Amino acid sequence: MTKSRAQTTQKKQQASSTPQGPCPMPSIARLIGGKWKLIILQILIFNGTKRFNELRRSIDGITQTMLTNQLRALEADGLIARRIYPEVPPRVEYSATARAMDLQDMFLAMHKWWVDGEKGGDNP
Amino acid sequence: MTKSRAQTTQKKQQASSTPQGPCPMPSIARLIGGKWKLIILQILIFNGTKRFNELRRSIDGITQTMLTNQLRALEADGLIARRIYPEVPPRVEYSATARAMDLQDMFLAMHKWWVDGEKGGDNP
DNA sequence: AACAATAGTATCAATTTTCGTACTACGTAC
DNA sequence: GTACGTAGTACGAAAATTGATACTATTGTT
Repeated sequence: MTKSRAQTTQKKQQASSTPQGPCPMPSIARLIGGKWKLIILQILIFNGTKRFNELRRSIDGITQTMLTNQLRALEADGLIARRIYPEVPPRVEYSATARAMDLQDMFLAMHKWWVDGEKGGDNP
Repeated sequence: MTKSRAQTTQKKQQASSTPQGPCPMPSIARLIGGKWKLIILQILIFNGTKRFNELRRSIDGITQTMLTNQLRALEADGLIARRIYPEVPPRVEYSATARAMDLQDMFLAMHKWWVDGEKGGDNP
């Protein structure tokens, strides 16, 4: 099924509640879950704006279909901005939005956790 | 397919490399990806040890099949400890391991990010 | 005897995610 | 004329994830 651009991928939230309101983990799982979203976001957040094939070459194993799908979903969720230059051949640039840039702490925490695990030999 | 207990779910890592070594994002995606793992881990990390049906009742929409599957996978990855008491009816307790407890910063960063998004009206 | 709780297992089905491959139009290089 | 790069589209297939449902043995309660 082809979704129109900018249509949210998120369904009505059914997360259990906490005193601070609905628990965000199911929503966050939908936003950054899947095989490729974390690495795409990490690249755009920490390495800046990239074009389609730069991303494709940076990510081992991803297909162009999947890259397109994931970029569209991330754009729909407001985490990526897509900028088209009216040129030939086509030039399209992808950037992390401000909202995505605010995920830096999460990525740093993940990375630190992994590195600590490497040192302790605890990583799966 | 039924996996034996404690057998890792992780396939050979194919992540692209960084100057600091292989990029951990694909591995982290496999560890905490999927629909239910984040919320299971969050509950066990922040609310302490739970039994099976306590978890089941805490999480809206999860089926017993999925809860069992996800607990097994998390245990296999060393993020959850499962303790069986030889009682009738059965008493099984699930806890976050030390390794999982080290994910608190990641969860706090995620939660803060979401709460900031709620305030700014930016959440999908 | 019936019901409930416990923590699942087993099996099949449904849904979602990911992949594979052929194709597109244009400009440039050879 | 052919090949390449660009950033995809289209469509069907495969794989993975998630769900639905019936069932299990034991104890305790009514």
